[in-house]
Amino acid sequence: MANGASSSRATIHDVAARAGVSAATVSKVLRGVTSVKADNAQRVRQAVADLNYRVDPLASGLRQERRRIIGAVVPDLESEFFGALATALEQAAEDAGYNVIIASSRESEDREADLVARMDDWRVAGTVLAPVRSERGAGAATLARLGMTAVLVDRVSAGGPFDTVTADNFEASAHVAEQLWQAGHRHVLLHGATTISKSVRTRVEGFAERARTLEPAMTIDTLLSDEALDAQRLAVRDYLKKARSERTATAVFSLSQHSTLLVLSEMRRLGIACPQDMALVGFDDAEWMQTTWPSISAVAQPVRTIAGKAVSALLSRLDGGPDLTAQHLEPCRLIMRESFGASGGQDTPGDPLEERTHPRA
Amino acid sequence: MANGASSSRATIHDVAARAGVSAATVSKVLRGVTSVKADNAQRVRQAVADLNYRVDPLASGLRQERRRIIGAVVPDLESEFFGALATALEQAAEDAGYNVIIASSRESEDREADLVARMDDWRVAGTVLAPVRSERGAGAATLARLGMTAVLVDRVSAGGPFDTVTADNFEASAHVAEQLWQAGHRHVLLHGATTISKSVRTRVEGFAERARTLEPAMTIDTLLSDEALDAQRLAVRDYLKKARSERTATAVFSLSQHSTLLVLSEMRRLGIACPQDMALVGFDDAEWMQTTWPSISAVAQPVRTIAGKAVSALLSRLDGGPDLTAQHLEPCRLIMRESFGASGGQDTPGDPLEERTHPRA
DNA sequence: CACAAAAAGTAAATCGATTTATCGATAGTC
DNA sequence: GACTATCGATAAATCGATTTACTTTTTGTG
Repeated sequence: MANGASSSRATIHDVAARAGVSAATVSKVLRGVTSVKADNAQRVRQAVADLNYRVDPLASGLRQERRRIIGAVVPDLESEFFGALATALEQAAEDAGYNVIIASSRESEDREADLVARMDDWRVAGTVLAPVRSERGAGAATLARLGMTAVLVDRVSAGGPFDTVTADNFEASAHVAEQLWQAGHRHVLLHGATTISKSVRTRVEGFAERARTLEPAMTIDTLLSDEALDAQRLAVRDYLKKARSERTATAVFSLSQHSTLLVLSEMRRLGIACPQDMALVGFDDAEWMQTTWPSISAVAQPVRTIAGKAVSALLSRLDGGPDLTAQHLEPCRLIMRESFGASGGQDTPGDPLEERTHPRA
Repeated sequence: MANGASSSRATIHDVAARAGVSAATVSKVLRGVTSVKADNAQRVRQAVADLNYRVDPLASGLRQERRRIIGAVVPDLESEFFGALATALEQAAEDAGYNVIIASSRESEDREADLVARMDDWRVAGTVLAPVRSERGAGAATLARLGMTAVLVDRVSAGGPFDTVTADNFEASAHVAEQLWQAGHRHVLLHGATTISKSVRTRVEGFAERARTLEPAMTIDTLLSDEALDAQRLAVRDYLKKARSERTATAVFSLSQHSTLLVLSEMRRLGIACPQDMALVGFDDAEWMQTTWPSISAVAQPVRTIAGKAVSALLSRLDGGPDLTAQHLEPCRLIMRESFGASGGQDTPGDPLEERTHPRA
């Protein structure tokens, strides 16, 4: 009980000594190799328990060919989407017996490339990269240059040398176009708070392409910019003002959560009634969107599925799976809420908000 | 240029050979030890550049007394607050030359204890723990049992064996009480969506204690529960209905972001006008709260400051700083918005987003 | 110039595991 | 009983750095 060396941690040799075997045997038992006699294995397990021994992952990894670590690089950790993605990745990887190192590139491509290189320093078995820009960004280039095993998620499209997993931005946006059209909208603003993200660009394309097939035609304005927030606010405000006075656009499709937030607050500031004067649909759902007035219609991405497929793609690649890159497109779900107008709003049951006059009208 | 061993990474010996010195000298140069002749140091740096050499953190850490790793354990990564906290911790630690391992306990105390033990396996230099419950939870117990160096943040109060850094929940809540009283509210509901969090309990106390000093007196109802969401919704709904018909409570102080979300949506469902029928103040600010109708008044916590102090407390402790534990209480800021009623709302109209930390160049 | 002291450099030990090469014991075959 | 597989166990090499202990070189002083 009172073991002398209580100050520092037990090593594999301490366990070996206590069990009366060699360190190599202990290692075998710990990793489940069968060629150990039953009673020896038992004594080893007992010693492990007695000494409260746990493997040092650094020492273990140093010698091992493939370290049981998976690196995850995401553009930020403050948004619901990537937070959930990181959580789901962690869970999936741990279920497979891997440790996860999470890092945030903070929307910087330089930092992204740096982090990828750092993952390589750790000699991770594989990396899941959610790039700032796309499959052609700095992080992906570094992955390729260093010959790393990786899966790209979220802001990517098919075609690169890596497996990819992403929501089907194109189809989801096309669906939004259709729905808006059916609700009678013939002039729509597409707003994005960044031009750099591949996802945003794909969303524009998906919407535009489907719109082109509709008859009577739909007019699309796009407002994409990488300017500072204040400048973007002004641009949106100007657009909305003009749209109201000239009776042009009747709906906005905001292409990211940030964009939704921005458009919504500008609509409020101008006293534009939603959805009466202007409908709103956002890409990327968030919990709070149920509680705003009006509640916001949004495209929900299957985060857990994306994370799960990313990890399993990575693992099968690590297990020497087929060498052809696979591209996964996961379907999204359009959640209809009040901001959609028309048939929207069935998501908020029994709610008597109609009697309310609109704020700051 | 065409070095034979281009397939696998360069080691410190490769660098040494190329620079014509020993590995020990290379190590010295890399870690900035001065006792190296200028031209030798130069040749080493050249070789490092030529071979694209980068230190293997595993090998490096194995031998070092204190590994340059800091562990961070947070209750979840999906909320804005902890996402921002994790980001800020990462940044602060990296500035000090430490790697960070982030892990989410997913609001489970068992997992928290497990993660703490895993951090110890990694022999991290120190750990920042944002506990699920409090400074007396399973994670803190494990930290103590393993004799780890750690700082506790967020859901803690003073008194344990660890340094702590937390928002001044007590004072901030007391301030809310005062403000509500001054706005004429004499009957307030305190709602919390969990009872386990130390922060929530402190917020109740702070509010209640200050309320006791006010004249004429304020009536406080508290609705705290760990039940499932649906049950909580029902409870809130019942309370609000009754409050409306019996004209009792005129304001709600929601004690966490989840709670704010829940109360807000129930108020909407019942068609309760906010702030006319019922004012609302929430603890913990979020970006979306500016865009709701009404926009939500909330207590904003100084996340970056908390993270910064946590890391520097940890580092000074690692550098053998004073052995008496320090308790940091960081002041919060009450952001007045429309939901407060009375003098509230001056925050919203012509007001650009607050100094939020979104790296968008 | 000789000698001590300081500076610079290196071989080898070390960290804690895994993996390899080898050895001894047991079992199986004729 | 002799010889060969097979099985189980282990000593030693290994991973890639840091650190120690020691040697060599340089510098400073009278």
